[in-house]
Amino acid sequence: MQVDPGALRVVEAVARHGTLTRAGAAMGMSQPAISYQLRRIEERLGTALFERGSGGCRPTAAGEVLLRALLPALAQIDAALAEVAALSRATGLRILTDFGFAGLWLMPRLAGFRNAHPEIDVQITAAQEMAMARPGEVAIRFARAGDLGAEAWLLMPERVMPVCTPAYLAAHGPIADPADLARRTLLHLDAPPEARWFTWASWFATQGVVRPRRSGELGLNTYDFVVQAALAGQGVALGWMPLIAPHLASGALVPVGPEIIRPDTGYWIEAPGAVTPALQALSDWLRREAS
Amino acid sequence: MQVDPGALRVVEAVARHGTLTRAGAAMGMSQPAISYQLRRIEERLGTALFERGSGGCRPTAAGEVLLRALLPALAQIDAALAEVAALSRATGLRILTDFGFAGLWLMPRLAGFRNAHPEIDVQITAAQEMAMARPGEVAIRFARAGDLGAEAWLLMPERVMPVCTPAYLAAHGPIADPADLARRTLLHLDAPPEARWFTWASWFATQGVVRPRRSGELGLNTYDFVVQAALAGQGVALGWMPLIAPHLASGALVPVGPEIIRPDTGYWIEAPGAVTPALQALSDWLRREAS
DNA sequence: GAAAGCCATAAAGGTTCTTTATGCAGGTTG
DNA sequence: CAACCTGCATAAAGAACCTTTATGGCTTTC
Repeated sequence: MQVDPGALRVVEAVARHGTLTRAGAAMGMSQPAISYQLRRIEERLGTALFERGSGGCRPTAAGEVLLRALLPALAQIDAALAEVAALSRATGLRILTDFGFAGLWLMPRLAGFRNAHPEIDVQITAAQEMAMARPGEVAIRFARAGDLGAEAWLLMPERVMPVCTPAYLAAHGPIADPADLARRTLLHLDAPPEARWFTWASWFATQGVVRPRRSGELGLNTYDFVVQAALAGQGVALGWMPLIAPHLASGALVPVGPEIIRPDTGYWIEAPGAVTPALQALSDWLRREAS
Repeated sequence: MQVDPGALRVVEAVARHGTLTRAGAAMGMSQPAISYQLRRIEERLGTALFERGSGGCRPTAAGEVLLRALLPALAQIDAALAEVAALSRATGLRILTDFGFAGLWLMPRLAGFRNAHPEIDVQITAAQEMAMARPGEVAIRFARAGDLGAEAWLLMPERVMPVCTPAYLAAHGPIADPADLARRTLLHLDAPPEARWFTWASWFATQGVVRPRRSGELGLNTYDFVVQAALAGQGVALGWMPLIAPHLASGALVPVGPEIIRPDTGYWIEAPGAVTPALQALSDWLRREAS
């Protein structure tokens, strides 16, 4: 049967500290736990590694043989683990997000983060469907509370309003109310069934209006394509804040209906693994930029 | 949080075999178990060690750093474990037993074992109360079935009969029956309450006779002292077979009552840990000597 | 003789780790 | 282009491991 080198840390600690009690204290374990682990190792090896008594423990001949190899080997492993951990801290982050968020919100702002943190390498991986993030990665995904792990946190809640260009209004007349809006040409963001964001249908439902998608209306599967179509005056789009905030600020797009806010749905952040300084810095920056 | 060097065997196996599936096969584990272990290590380190895909796994930069230290360190540990295991096989045995068994049965025979197995170092540790045997040790203790672990086995059942010297009989007359025996001077083996062997009281109980210990009767806490007192003609002793077999054979002691046999009580052998060649040889020899 | 320190073991409960089942992705073959 | 194969990922269930507290015994020291 294999001996687990992990449990051999117990052997090293007992040799170093001289008693099971002190070895346990050093390892954050109780004395019986150390005794149990040591007995298990000795059973697997078929020989005793320590002689025990009231004065503590002394290695047997077999114990000496093992310790001679174990001490340098564990030191080497620990040095490598420390180097990997340091590498992980210094190594940049990969941000996984959707195209819309990447193009409309993140990329325009990233220069600010990179200026503030030149030592952190950032990679952005935009995809239509994101894999689960792994250590060293941050996923920024549109989700609803409960969809993600307990450690995910909400970056920005969903705030959405219908928008179009002033030129569209000049050409087609102003939009008086949601019923009037329902008669206009809408631009659709195509999405897989599990997508959590508003659709036109669900947005109108909040206004008490039933408005299914008409044939011939433009559908696009990437949000910044939807925004480009709206900027080209091809119809009315749903505008997500703060993604379209710059276009509202410049007057290129204007709101033509009320803003709906859902506090439990929106862009959530998920970052498994240890909180590294790089991750902490990015998280702090994202919170400031989102508020 | 510490990374368990035991789990790092998974890292080494994945690097060596190139896929989680093959690493699992090599380690006798399923592929999801390997996947789970690897993910746990990566979470603790805060970085990915492998890039995975349908073509298998390739170490990341961090993975390379770790593997560079890990491979020699694990090789060193495994070599030491092999050496310890070899040592354990070659190393002798320590036999723990009581004084009576050691002096009357084991020591007189041990020359035979040592002649047959000169390469096995044997130590005998006789004590009144034995500690639990640990790996590399054999306990030969007087017990009843159920007192010990499931792997203990019965070396010799308890066989006991009253004995005295012929000179004692010449001086005090022959002993006709148990009732007559109850009137004679008895030699007692003092024992702690948990001792499993017969006492005079329990021996007489099997004969339907109530015979408590009289004041002034000799009590000794070591069995070969009891035998010595019997040989000196100081009274009648309980004789345990085969401990007193030589004295019966020589005529120095003669039976003066029936032999009682208890098949589930007697000298049991207990040897925790792996069965080494030395242990196997001793067990075989003990079985032969006892039959 | 009492107290302190040490080790050993049992019992209880929590955590880890294994399995099977299953799904998805990518590559290969027909 | 479809089917199949290989590989990885995850969930759920159950087994195994490992921790704790409680406790007892032994040795040493004061």
